Amino acid sequence: MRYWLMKSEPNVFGINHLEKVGTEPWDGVRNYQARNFMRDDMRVGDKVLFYHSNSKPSGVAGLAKVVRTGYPDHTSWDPESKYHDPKSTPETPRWFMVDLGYVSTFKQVVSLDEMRQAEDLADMVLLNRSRLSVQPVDKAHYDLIVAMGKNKR
DNA sequence: GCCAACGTTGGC
DNA sequence: GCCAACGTTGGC
Repeated sequence: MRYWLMKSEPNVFGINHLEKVGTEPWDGVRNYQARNFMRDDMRVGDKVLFYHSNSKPSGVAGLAKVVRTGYPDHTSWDPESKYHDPKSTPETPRWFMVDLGYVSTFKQVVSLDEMRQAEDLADMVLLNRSRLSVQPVDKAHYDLIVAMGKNKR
């Protein structure tokens, strides 16, 4: 069992959208490190912190889980898609995605500011390499953030 | 909307 | 293989 943090802009696709649809293919990731995590390391049942970026406030908004392991991102070879990459083809796909399932929504977002103030979270990837949109999370960090989210109820 | 951080591209 | 130019992310 591994733990992850995945970012999304809530005005594009937030935790409420995920709740509504139940399951969502995580297409459009165009960063090699993020791709490698999805393609190689994610397993069905892995737990995911669902992070709202470009938001007020930005922070973890709820929980999700991996419901399908890595498979080629078909938007990458679709010329109509905004995620089109001419170097990716069905024969040699360059980009991969997983499917995410909805788990729960925090009563209030655990904000980036709160996480920065929590000493125990200081070495989270989020707080040190902030631009990575798919990143691994330690179990202890995951558990603490879930507790912070629950304490708001 | 600004802009710093940082990942990617491509000329050499 | 270096590194300048460029594009994107994401907090503010």
